[in-house]
Amino acid sequence: MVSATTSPELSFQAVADPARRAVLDALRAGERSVNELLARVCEAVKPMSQPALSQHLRVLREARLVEVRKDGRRRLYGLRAEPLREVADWVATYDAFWEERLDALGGHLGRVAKGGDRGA
Amino acid sequence: MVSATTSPELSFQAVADPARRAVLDALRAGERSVNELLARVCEAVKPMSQPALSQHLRVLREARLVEVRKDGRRRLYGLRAEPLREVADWVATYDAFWEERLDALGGHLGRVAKGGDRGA
DNA sequence: TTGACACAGAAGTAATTACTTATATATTGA
DNA sequence: TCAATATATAAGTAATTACTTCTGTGTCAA
Repeated sequence: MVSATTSPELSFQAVADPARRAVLDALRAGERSVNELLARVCEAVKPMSQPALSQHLRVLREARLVEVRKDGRRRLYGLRAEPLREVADWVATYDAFWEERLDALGGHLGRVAKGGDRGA
Repeated sequence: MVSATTSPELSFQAVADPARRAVLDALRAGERSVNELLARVCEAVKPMSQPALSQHLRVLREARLVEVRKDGRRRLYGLRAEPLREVADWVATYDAFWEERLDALGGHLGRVAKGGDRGA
């Protein structure tokens, strides 16, 4: 089969942008047209033009994180999360490091105990 | 205490670069000096100058993904993986979508059967 | 002291990215 | 057919990023 060897680079690069993450987040609920996605991104991330979104969608397409099908004069985008597995696999190798470390570093170890770092 | 609210943006941005991921990967084995990291990155990713690496290290520092301590005339970098949890948490929300094969693009894709439609 | 080492930072540049406006293409509906 | 809608693509620009070389600072070793 085709499989098109999605390089992990493309995935990491694709999800580095908040607008593109917002698109993926929106698609978790199901297919969406470009206009729907535009409204969502403009509200949730920042205002941008339709072509700007179209270019983000192209990046997502090239990373094989979305797929399109035509529906009348609209294009419905759907989520294809599989390439995210590479990202997930990579971060998963750090699971073991989430809790400790940094006592050895002498600095500020006041926060780790309970996870009070989450801010935002 | 400020606690510096590590924005998820910084984490996603930091791990988007293969050289910076290589640094983190190297640090999983323990602290490393800048020269050691430089050798590793040059071999594993691509050749670059020492200041180039220092700038990557600054990005990682600002994302709170590494910490430094002085050891003689060297600086030892150590891993601080906690901010990666935000990345991990985000990708984890896609676990349920990894299996879904939407090769039936002409038919019914998306429409995740379990989540239904959650609108905006 | 001096000199080599180990690094960070500055300044400049090249490459890349994220937008913009304008336009082209397909589709629907009158 | 024509106009409106929905979207992609083109072309240009601004903003950001990733490098480079050069320099400054602290540390060790003699």
